Amino acid sequence: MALDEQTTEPRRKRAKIVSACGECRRKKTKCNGEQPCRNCEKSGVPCVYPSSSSSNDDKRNAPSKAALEAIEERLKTIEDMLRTIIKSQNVLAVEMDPVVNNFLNRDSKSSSSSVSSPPLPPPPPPPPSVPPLLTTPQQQSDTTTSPSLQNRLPSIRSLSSSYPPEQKLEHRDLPPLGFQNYGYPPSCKYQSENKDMKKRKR
Amino acid sequence: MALDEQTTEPRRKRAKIVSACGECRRKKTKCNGEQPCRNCEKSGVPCVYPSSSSSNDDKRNAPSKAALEAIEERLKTIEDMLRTIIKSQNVLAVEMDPVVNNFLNRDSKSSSSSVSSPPLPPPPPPPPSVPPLLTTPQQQSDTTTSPSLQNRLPSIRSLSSSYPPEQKLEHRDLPPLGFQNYGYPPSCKYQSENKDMKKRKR
DNA sequence: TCCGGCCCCGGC
DNA sequence: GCCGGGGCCGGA
Repeated sequence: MALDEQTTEPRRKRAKIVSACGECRRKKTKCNGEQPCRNCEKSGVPCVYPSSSSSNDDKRNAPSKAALEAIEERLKTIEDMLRTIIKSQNVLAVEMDPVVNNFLNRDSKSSSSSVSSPPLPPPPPPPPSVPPLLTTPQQQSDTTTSPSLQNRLPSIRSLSSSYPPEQKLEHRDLPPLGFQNYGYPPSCKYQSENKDMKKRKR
Repeated sequence: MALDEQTTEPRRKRAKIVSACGECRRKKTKCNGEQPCRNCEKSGVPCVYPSSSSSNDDKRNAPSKAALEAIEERLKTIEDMLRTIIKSQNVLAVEMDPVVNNFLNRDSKSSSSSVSSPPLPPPPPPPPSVPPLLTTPQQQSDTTTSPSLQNRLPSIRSLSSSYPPEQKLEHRDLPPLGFQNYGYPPSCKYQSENKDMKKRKR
């Protein structure tokens, strides 16, 4: 059943509520738009509406497509670089993780990251069997490891979160990659709580 | 100035349609919910409603979780590669940035990321630095851009869109050892900060 | 038409 | 209260 909408004449649009108050936005609760809005009133909080002062266009949350694509782009570039480096160095397969090994034989520039997913997603991708552009001299025992994640990155709606990403460190600060060794005893791990992934269908 | 809704009683809400038809969803237009809905009728298209059956979860936009996970997966692979490279080069620990060092002694396959924001926002908003390339997940929050009063979610807004992509390097032979210079484009700025820990440059 | 965003439902 | 995620406004 369709539901009603405008009770008034077509001239009257949506009446555009200026906006939900700060609290309601944060809590994503319905804001009735009055001064002390219903929620704030009950909660006994200030109830301040945005737009008045301060709050340089907040836009609070909006990474989306562009951001994701940018990230993906960077990832691909980095992956290419790494691939190149490793191969040019003839790192023995023995020394690397099968995951990495697998990575080397993978094509990097062939992901269609359409940010909007079509009604029907593609089937699971088979293991990569791309012709390596320059194989390593030795092919060690290769164990079936990574299921080869596809590159399809779904759009990102709110990529808001703390994330332990790679961060700062200018290229000039990269270790000289000389020829020595170092051993750092403790393994400093980090970690963040991962909340349960709940999936819901509306 | 709320919506033009409930002028009389709070009984009548905005009255959302049960579900917008496929076309309206795609175009994000208002769907009146009838069989050939208004839009489809005018456009002369089928107007099919997303039946509860069939139509694998639409999600049309983005399960950011999936996106993040995919990214994280790839980042981990990259980290593995980096670890492999650096170790095979036997770089002297002394010469390295502690961050990198830390990076090497970490277990690559055991990081968890939280898609939800942390309970407490970081304080210092330092200026943007240089293009990142190789760093270790620092566990702490770092993606901070706008202080914003009520905004607690950082989001990847910082790299929202405009920004020069890292140059695309093709499979070219690189110097056998060490990548002292990767010819990064002069620009590329964004990225966040670091709590300014012991960042050392040799 | 597209789509960034906004309001806000409703499960947890 | 939180927050995933849906409907859909309104500007381009």
